[in-house]
Amino acid sequence: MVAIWLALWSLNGPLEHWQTNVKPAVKSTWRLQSDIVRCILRHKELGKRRTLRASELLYNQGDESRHFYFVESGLIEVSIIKIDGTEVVLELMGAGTICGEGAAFDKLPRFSRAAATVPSVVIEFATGDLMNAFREDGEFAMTLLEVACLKQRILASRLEHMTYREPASRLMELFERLAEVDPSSEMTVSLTHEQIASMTGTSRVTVTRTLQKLREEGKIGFDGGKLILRREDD
Amino acid sequence: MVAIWLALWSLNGPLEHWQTNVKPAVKSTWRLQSDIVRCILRHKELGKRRTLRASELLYNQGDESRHFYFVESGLIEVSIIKIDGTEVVLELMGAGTICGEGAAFDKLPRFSRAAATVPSVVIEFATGDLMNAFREDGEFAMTLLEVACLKQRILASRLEHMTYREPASRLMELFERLAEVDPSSEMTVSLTHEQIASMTGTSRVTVTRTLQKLREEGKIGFDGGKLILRREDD
DNA sequence: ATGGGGCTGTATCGCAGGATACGGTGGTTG
DNA sequence: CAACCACCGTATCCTGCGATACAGCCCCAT
Repeated sequence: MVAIWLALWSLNGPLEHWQTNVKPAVKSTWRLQSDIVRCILRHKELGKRRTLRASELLYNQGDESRHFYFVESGLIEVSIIKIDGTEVVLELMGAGTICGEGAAFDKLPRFSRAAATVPSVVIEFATGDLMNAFREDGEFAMTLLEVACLKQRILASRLEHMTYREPASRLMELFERLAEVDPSSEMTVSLTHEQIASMTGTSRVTVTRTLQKLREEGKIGFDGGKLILRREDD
Repeated sequence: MVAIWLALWSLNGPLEHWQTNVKPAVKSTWRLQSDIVRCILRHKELGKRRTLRASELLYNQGDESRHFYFVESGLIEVSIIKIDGTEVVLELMGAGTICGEGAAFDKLPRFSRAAATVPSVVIEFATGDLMNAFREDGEFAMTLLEVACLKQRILASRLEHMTYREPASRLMELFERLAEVDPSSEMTVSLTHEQIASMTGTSRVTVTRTLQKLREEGKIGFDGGKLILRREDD
């Protein structure tokens, strides 16, 4: 049994009082292990600190850039704008995560955009400055590889679950992934049905419908605004 | 206008004679730039060569392993077996590509399986042996990062297109990606409708139907067994 | 020569999810 | 306090995909 705080705006009833308190908290869909963070911070003097206002763009899809970012505080939404104008939310990167390394290292235009959703502080690294650091600290290269490969894993897993047509499977994948971000502590995630729809490739209406159905089937439960996953391996 | 050789078993007619000749050729959905390949081959004495029989398993989903592989010749199918038993084909990795680095570097169990579809030769590297090489040759670390990030890009792109519900968009994404593997030369890709279905998350019947429709709409064409993409940017 | 297996082509049926619309509720802004 | 906005809940309609079944074709093994 895993509990994740899903601050949905209103779940079959009026807003609970605490929800308005929770909203401004930082809610990320990602976290890195502390040893990875420590290894990266060992080299923070290679980068330079940047502060972002709410809704400020960090980088845009199509840009050419060799920069990547360590998020020190705040929340960065990474997404892809499709040709038809709709948005696919890839991740909400919170403090202690890395973003933008994909296009920085493969030297091709950005395949996603990143924008701060709340005032944020990031450390900007340039790939060209890393070669010396790699020579002195091979661990650093290993750590960056580890991060890149972790993202591969998440993307592959999401891809796998996208081949299921039933929205229920897609939503459960999202919730289980959120629960894995930090299974020990209770973290809060604030998503609208619209955002869930955009992350799972369904429609807003279907998210509402599916959440109802999942609750009726007992696969998820709501306690106040807290979403509870019921898993086989209890 | 881009042409890719898609050796479909039979396209509205009897098998063309040349198709039976083409079949044994190596048909991969991936290729790396030659400078990347050269950089990796500089360190090939770190790895050891392994030969695989047809349908031999290289690694299995769930395994714990710090090994990754450079494909010297042959063809490796990388796929995920879903809980319901169905298979999602991620890639067909041909000569000059890398596979298995995802789980090798992030130190978690394999999220995919890899099996040779034809007799193949791979070079097996262990991540633990790389630290020294990274110190001597920072470029090596950069190149591995580039490969890992390229895969991120492909996976993100596939994820993006999976959010489209129409099978037509999903198929076109696959074809365009295949065409990009090597736009200059004409490469052959041999896929059954079943495999296409498994790569795009639709059913076999729908693939057949959609191919018909795309041809009627003029978005693709067939010349013998060669599939021709008609793009806007002609 | 013959039968079996793998693949494509096609038809039918049922149903789930997208599109759309509208109402309700709470928060926000001035 | 009032008007507006963002979000959730729900109903209706309809398209289009999945499941299933079957036929035809080619290749290959025996």
